[in-house]
This record gives sequence, C-alpha cells and structure tokens, in this order.
Amino acid sequence: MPRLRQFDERQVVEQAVRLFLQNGYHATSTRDLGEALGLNPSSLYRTFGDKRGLYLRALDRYLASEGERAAAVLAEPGSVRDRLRALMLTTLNELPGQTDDTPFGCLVLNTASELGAGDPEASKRIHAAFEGAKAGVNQLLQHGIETGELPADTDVTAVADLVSTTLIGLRVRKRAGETKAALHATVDYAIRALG
Amino acid sequence: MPRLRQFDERQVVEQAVRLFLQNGYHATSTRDLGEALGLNPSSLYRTFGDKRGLYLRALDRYLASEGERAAAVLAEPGSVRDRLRALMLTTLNELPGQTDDTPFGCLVLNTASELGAGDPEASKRIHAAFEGAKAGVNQLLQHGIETGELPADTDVTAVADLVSTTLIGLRVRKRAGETKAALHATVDYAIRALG
DNA sequence: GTAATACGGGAGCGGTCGTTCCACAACTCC
DNA sequence: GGAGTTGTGGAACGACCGCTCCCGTATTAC
Repeated sequence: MPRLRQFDERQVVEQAVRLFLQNGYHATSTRDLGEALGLNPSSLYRTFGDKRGLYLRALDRYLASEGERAAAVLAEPGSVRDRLRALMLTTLNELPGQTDDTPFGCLVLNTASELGAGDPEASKRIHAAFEGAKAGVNQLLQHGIETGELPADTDVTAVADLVSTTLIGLRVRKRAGETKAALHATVDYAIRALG
Repeated sequence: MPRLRQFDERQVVEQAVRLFLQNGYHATSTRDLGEALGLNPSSLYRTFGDKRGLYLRALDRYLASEGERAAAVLAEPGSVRDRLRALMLTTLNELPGQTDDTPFGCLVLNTASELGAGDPEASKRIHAAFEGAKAGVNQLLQHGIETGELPADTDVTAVADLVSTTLIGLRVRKRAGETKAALHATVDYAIRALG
C-alpha cells in the first residue's frame, strides 16, 4: 500500500555508527546525521523516533558486528595464545576512513565514558558487551586448559577478568591516540604474562 | 587599584571538575557551570577565557590532585604489593557527593573518550597522565626488585605497562557502573598475577 | 576626595540544538 | 483510476548554546 523506503536502513545505521564513533553522542547533531546519512529530519525521526533511538540502534549494530568479529577470531584454528593475541589486535584495527589523528575507539566505551551509567538502555548494552567479552575469553582459556596448552591450575575466571579489563584499557588508549607500536607492545606483554 | 575577586578561583575550578566529571564536556553548559560555581557569565569568561579554557584548567587541577594522591600512596611504607593494591583501590574511591548510579569515572579517560585525540591541549594532558602513571608503577616495581620482594628478572617495563593499562580499564568499568565487588575482585586478580 | 581599575549582575546577541508539522510524492490495493 | 497509506522535502518552532556588552559597584593608589 505505501510508498517504499528510499534508503537502506542498515547502511544508514552503520553510517551513524561512524559518526557517533568519531564525535560522540552530544557532539553529533541530528543535522550532521541527516546530512551524512542522506536523510531529512522527517525520515530520520519517523524511522528512529529520536536522536537517542538512533544512537541505541547504532549501539546495537556496533555490538552485533563486534560480537561477530570476536566470535570469528575465537573460532579460528591455532593456539589459544595466538587467538588471544588476534582478538586483542583486531580490537585495535582501524575502520576504513578513520585517520590517525582522530582514532575512533570503541563505541561501547565511548558511551560509558560520555554518558556514564545515567542511561539505562545504554547501560544494559554496555554491561552485556563486558560480559560477552569476558565469557568469550573465559571459554577460550578453558579450551586451552583442556588441550594442555595452559596449566591446569590456571584461574580462568581471574585471567579472563584481567584480560577483558586490559582490552578495555587498550581501546581507550587507542582512542586517546597512542601509537600502534605502544599498543602492540602491551598486547605482547599480556600474552607473555599468561606464562 | 581594582576591586577584589569575590570568589575562590581554586574552589571554583574544583567545582567545575565535579560537573565535567559528572556530565562530560559537551553536556555541561556554561550556564550549568555559572550556576554551580556561583559565577555570572562575565566573571566566568573574564577569568577563564572560554568554556574550553575552564575545561583545561579543570583538567589540570584534576591531574594535580590525582598525581598528589598517587604519589602519597606510593610513598607509604609497606610491601610493593600492598602499595600497588592501594594505588588501584584509591582510583576506585568515590568523591564525596557522587551517587552510585552516576559514578564519576576519571576526567582524563572521559576526556579521551569524548574528545578523542582531536584537542591537542587535552591530548597533551592525557598522555602526560598516562606516562606519569606508568612511571609511578615502574618506579614502585623497581623498588620491589631492589628489596627482593619481586623476582630480579621481572620485566618492569612490561608489568608497569600492563598494570597501568589495567588501571585504565578499571576506571572505565567504574564509570560504566560496575559494582565495587567486581572491581575489587579485578584488583585482587591483578595483584595475584604479579606472582 | 578623586581617578583608575577590575568585578558583579544581567540582558541579549547570533547561532544551533532536537524536534515537529504540513504539503506533496510515490506506491499498493480494489 | 480512485482511495488509502507511507515516505520525502523543507520550513520553522521554541529552547538553549557559547559568548559579549554595558552599566553600576566596590576597591586601591594618590
């Protein structure tokens, strides 16, 4: 019955992710979004409700793609150490289009820092992301114990907690503009610390 | 010759730190600041130039007080492990007045996340803070080796790098609203991981 | 006292914010 | 083809933004 939508919603949300990654929530105006997404205000508001709605959609999209990315890395063959290293390194990869002087960082962590725990919907997603990361590392470590790569008495919970906390630190340091060399060195230290 | 200033500049800057900690840079308006600081626009702008100037002053004040706090902890007597634990725990302490549902986090990291590497003056301060933290931990570890508390072959650079990255992760997790119990557990894991 | 100087109070500037509204276009169903 | 429904385009709303200006006031130097 109706007229068809003239834009790809998914593509639009992904573009919104980029904008929010670059400038954060408050510094990205609905006009910026409309222009970059090729949407006029009425389309934007009809589709996403309001700016916060679009932000949460972008956050969801980001979580999904990051989750896929992490799962793919963890599912690869190879030693646990290699996969853990790969996991850390992929979180440091650049999205195409971002420059070195304005690294994007992680939308989850940027959200946590900018909005704090004030927005309940955002908080839910942040904590889900934290738990997901920890669970992934946990599972990987467990696998390492089973194959004998890691000592049987490894405190999986503790190490997974530390590794995921280190991952957070790494991504914030990246957002702050630290060099790849420095971040890669930290990754090496972390792998080596596994013993 | 002139009329005396009727407010305590330092007190005003500290109040600005609190506001920026709570709401971030963009979500804190100059009117919010003026109201909370008891300053009308003309006084505010005469004293600090503009909003960004006040922000950088607040950042400087924050860096100074955090630096003092860290130095005090590191200078205390006791084992290296105890002091390292104390250092981590103090970064998780609450400022008076903040509630559990809007934890403040760290102004340095909030700045890094919200503004990215875009503001050169802010970036300078962020990197100085990172380097300072790493240097402090480094020095403490070195001391631990000299007293024999830590193994002589400890890779001080690597451990200091990892510990300071973990500190970043801890503070972001706090800002995200994680429980004290979870954060304290991570601190325990980190200390234990020293071997 | 008088001149000089910085401050306090507050109205108000131009601009941008998030958001809404409405006329019109495009599509499906009958 | 007409009715019904949804999307698009763009102007515009009230609120708030960072910031400036002006004027009366308080203080110091002489």
